[in-house]
Amino acid sequence: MPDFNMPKTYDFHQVEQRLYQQWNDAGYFRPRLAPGKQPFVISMPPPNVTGELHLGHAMFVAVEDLLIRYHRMLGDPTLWVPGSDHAGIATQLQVEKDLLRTEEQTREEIGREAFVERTWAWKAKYGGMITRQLRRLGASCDWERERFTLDEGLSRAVREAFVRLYEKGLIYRGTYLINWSPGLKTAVSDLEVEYSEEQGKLYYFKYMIAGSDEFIPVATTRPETILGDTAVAVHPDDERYRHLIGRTCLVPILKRTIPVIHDTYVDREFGTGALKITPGHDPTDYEIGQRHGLQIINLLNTDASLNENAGPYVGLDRYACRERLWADMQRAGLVIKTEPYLMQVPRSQRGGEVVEPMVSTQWFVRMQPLAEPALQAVRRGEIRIVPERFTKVYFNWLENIRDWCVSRQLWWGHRIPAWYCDDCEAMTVARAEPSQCSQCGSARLRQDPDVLDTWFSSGLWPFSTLGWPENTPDLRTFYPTSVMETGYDILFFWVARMIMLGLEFTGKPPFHTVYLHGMIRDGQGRKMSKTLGNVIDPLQVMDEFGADALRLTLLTGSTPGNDVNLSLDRVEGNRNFANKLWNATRLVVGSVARATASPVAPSERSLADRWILARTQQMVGEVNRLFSLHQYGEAGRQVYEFFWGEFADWYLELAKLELEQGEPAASDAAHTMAAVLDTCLRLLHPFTPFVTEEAWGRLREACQVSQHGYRPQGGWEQALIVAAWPAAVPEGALDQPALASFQVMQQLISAIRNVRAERGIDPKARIPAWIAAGEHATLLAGQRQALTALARLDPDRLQISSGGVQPAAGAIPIVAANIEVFLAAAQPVDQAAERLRLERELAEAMAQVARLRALLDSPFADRAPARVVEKERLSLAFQQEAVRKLEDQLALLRGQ
RNA sequence: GGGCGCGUAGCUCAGUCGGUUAGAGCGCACGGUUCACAUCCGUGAGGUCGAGGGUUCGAGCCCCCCCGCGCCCACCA
Repeated sequence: MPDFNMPKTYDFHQVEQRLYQQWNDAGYFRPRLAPGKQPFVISMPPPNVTGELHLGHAMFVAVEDLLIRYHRMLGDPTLWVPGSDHAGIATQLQVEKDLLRTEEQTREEIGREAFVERTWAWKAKYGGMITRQLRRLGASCDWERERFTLDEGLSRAVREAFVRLYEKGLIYRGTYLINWSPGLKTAVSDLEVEYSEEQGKLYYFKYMIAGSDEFIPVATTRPETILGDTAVAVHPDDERYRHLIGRTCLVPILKRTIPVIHDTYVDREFGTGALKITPGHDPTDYEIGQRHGLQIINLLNTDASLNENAGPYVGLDRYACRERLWADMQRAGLVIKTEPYLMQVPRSQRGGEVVEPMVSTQWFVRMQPLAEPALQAVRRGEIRIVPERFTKVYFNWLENIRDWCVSRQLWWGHRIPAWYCDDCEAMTVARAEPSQCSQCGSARLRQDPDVLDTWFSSGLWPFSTLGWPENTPDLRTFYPTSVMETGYDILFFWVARMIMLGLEFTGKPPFHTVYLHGMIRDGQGRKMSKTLGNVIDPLQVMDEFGADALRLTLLTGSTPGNDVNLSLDRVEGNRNFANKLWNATRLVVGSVARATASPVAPSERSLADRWILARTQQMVGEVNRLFSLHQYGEAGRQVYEFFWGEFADWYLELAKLELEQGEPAASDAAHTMAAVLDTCLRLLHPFTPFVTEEAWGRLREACQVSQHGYRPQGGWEQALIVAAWPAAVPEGALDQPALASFQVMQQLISAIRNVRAERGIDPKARIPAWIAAGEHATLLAGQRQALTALARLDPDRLQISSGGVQPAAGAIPIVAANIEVFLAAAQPVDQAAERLRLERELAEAMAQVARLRALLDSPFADRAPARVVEKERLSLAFQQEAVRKLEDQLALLRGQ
């Protein structure tokens, strides 16, 4: 048979890259505007510009590309905007590391300007890597609209947003307690702090009352902060300490005097019931300090060493200071005890080191005014979150939101557009660099050295990438976008902020649906980490199994919002599926090429043809329904199982018989095969774009070359990526008789195969059979060929009758689909074993009859919907018939 | 301290609107080599759906409680 240049094994290596190029060159990734059609738009979550592809990227590409390809096939003007994020901290860290390694210099040594230059160079070198890798996955995004958060347009958007917020009073600069990352030497936001439960100690010591031998016992987890204490607080009603309120006590070692105050915040039950107050280095102490007008002492330098306020401990690292101070206090007789204590240690999400609360002058975004509309948008249903349970999480966060510290003491990022006058110290906030001070007109201006949190620019992404603040055609056409698809881990970091900023600046929700996928774990459900060594590299997976296999695995192995344990076995299985698609296409293509007649109408075709066409329609309806419910994984599984389990395993086997028969049967079969394959390839394209496009191209070619080839409704499109998505047909239009008849065939054939395998009958042997088919006699008589081929029966010794049959002595009796079958075995069969089998089946059937009778006799018959009851009635009739048939056969067997 | 998710075959996971005999892939067992595919085909074994209670004619699915695992949020030193 000619192979039409289709190798026996699908070779994704020589297909994927070529097809991607073709799609891109043909301009399919650009939106095709269609008047009156609502555009479908996704803003890609921008990967870190210097990042490397990991499975999280693979996941979002799989899901987003699925949505994009689906909508493109629906004919919607479809746009997927790609881009990358400058990722301030991450990128700066990488470049710093590189600098240290190659030139043994720190960023401070080469200076800000040179460092930023170097980072741009780094971006130029490595920035393309991640986007190349996204292409390998098949991401069909519009690269002509690719954006980078630091490029000219987006920087302009950032400045515009900043100035507008500032002018509205929603951005302010002030000195407050923030989270300081000593390793990174920058402030970080609350979200960038993670708390890990760690074993620490609770230190108990004495706060001596000035001029007295009395003391207040106090407990702390961080003794070094004692040096910054500005009060000791007790509960106003606490009998133990009430008489001390208003007195002063002495800070250990430093001997500063501080007041004993009272505050109801203090928990009398915890520790000693007395609380040391360090407003400079603890969030609650800060608040208490504010209430009582306490002095704030900052103890730390930017690297978390102790500063001049620490007296004798100046210059020591925070932990060295902790030990030294405690030892000194011990010597001074101030120590009571220490005990083990499990505590929540704040650590930097990025660097991992312990974050110190510290008072510092920073920029903040006032969140409450922004949060309110963002809450409303979701409450009113203008934005829907999938899965819905995250709505609650979203509400909870926004309802308790605190101001967002947006300034970072980094060099890589959007410089804060604020300038300070050297002469009058006034601050000028402006969209472009001002030439003179807004207050005194001096030209001696210095720009604020800080940059903005990366998430500030990401928060503008859906509209900044489309041209905002300018009212560009893209912004008018494609904003608001449609779906925001991303991992649930950045719901607060990114999604919530996009909603807030989108509403603030455009007055519209930036998207109508938020679709959240889960995190990817290893085959055992563990987080992937370099130290565990269980990181699965998507590039390696694609090398081994192909991009389609990886995508299909991610899509069908997960449900929205739930984590996925990626197992390579599944990827391998899906690689095999791609190969199955390929080989089925080879068969179909060959068949189409040899067709020489025009096919008859579908309703005139063979039972198998009618059946598979009806099943295809059924499945198309199901897939469309599932898509509308966002159940993409289930939809993919349905097509998978249909294609392999029904189309390939049943239909194609039968179609081969029709092909052998010659015309016109062969052409009919070729036509049906092509139609079903075409539909499946369309449905699967969003899941496995490469193999489907390649196979579809072959199918299309074969059909077009043939005079009698199949032709889809509306004709062949240029490429599968832009082919029409199959529409559902109404349930009532289905060929129900074909579905029912074929089911009988399947049951019968399976039963015969089962007995043959169990009895060890030679799989190749064509054996005689006698079939008492009752009402199905006509059906089976018409399906002799199918029956004999799939059940391996001897066509010359197959007797089918509606009444009784006379099998040869020793034939094996079978009942399936209420049809009695007798198989002639080559060797004498074990009569006792057959009897046991029949008796077992009879017992089962009788049990079913009893169960169904009881059921139909119960309130069920009155209360359940008629449709459900009817189903059970039919089932009962069927089982009763089965009992009769089995009894007959047993009688026959015993009589022999 | 609050909130959420998960627990289904040996493993990894599906299970839609609650419908009465719970599915897939891998693995396992038995058998199969021309004619699309050994990345294949046929057959089979394997399940008290974490435990208990409730609602219902009917529960893997809804409600309550408990156990185990995981995650998120939160200012008890």
